[in-house]
Amino acid sequence: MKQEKALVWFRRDLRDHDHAALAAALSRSASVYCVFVFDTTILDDLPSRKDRRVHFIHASLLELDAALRARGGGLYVRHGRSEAEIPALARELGVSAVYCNRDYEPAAKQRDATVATALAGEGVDFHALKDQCIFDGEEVLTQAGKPFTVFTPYKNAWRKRLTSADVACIHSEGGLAAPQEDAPSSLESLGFATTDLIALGIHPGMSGARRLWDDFRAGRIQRYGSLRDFPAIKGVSYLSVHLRFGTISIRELVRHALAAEAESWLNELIWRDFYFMILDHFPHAVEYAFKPEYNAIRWDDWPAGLTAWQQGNTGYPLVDAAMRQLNHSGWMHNRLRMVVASFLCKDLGISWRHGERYFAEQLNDFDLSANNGGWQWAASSGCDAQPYFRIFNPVTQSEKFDPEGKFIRRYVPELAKVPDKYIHAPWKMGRIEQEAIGVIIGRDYPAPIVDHAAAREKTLARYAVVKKAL
DNA sequence: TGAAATGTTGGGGCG
DNA sequence: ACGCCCCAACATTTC
Repeated sequence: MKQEKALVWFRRDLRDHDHAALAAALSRSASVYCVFVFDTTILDDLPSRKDRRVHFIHASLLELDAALRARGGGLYVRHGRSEAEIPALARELGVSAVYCNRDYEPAAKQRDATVATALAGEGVDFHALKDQCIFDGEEVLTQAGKPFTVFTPYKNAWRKRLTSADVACIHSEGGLAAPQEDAPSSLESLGFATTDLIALGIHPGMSGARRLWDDFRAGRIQRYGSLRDFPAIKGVSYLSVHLRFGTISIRELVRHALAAEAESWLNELIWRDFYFMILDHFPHAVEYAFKPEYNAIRWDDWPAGLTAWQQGNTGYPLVDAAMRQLNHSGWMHNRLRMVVASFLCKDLGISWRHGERYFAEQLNDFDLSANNGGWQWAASSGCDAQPYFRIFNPVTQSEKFDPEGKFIRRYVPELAKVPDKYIHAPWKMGRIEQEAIGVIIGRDYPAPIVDHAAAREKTLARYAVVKKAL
């Protein structure tokens, strides 16, 4: 039975352990090849080939290749369109099956269907396995057999369905076949300096994931619930980019979250499953409001406002600090993602789609499902979104979650000397005080580009069209 | 996984 | 001593 050759196609699962596709291929095939494709249809969409994420992927691939070589195998790396490269390599190697882990994004589903059809034409089987989530779209449904659209009942059903088998490590061993070509080129040969990664605080690959995970698991996981909302504090796991590229297994994280009884952190992992499931069932959300009545909203076309938001020059310190953190590191604290998203939609009156696109360009951990879900949540147009009349006050959020202004001063150094009393709203300083500390609002730091109270009224009026449609 | 407006209560200052 | 007003402090409602 185990005589045939198989090919494992790695995509967003850059690890060699607890890997559904690799385990399935190894259990059914005598020899298993491995491949990763730098998809030119994705690469051509990026602002730059020196994109932080390409960098992360490359470094992670080197580590994956080394791990596979230690097991007698190795990684083929191809550049091109997956629809052409995968069938071509399958033919070249003479495999009888291709294995991969299932992806739920509309474009990825389309791509995989095309590959499967091409392979079928040559008598090659295509297997897509569940790996990147605990439960996929068809596994957690309402009594009526329909997908959930509200998180809490979804979470309850998810928890009820969960057994230890769902989070067990998927072991695999043996049978890897060495590629007939050289190892992937090093980072240096692509013009990347490895130190860039460290400077950004991003450690790629399975080892980078392991470092973060060990640190989080050793004690911070217990305090996540109480510290997670404070961006100045090391309160979260920082594992999002590793979950995005699969350099760590979701099963391992959920297993330990359960063991540690880390309820609020487990909830965040369930939110991830929830948004995968939503996008799988409701792909229209990629282009339109999840709730159709919200398509009636007329957003402002305000390029200067968008630019100020993107560059962190809105005059609202917490918003600006958050955007500068994103621009500088490719990561933003989750509380701040909500704050800046609310600010763009409900203070500047700019469409959530502009914010979604900017996050897609900047976030190392960018994932279509979670990003779209988060933005539609903030804009109130999503499934289980916040109500349209819920509008964050950027000053109040700042006082609550960065009470001493520590985070603000870290990313907006021109405000370093502003006293605590004014750090959340520096425009309230009198002229004398501004001169005394040498920080003139409008010269050294922008004056607020909108007045929150006025913007709030405008937003309530803007959203009135939704109320009428109901 | 809000915030602002409005309503209620009760202590204290004061005539 | 008493009523009146002010206004925190808290609760409720509204968006």
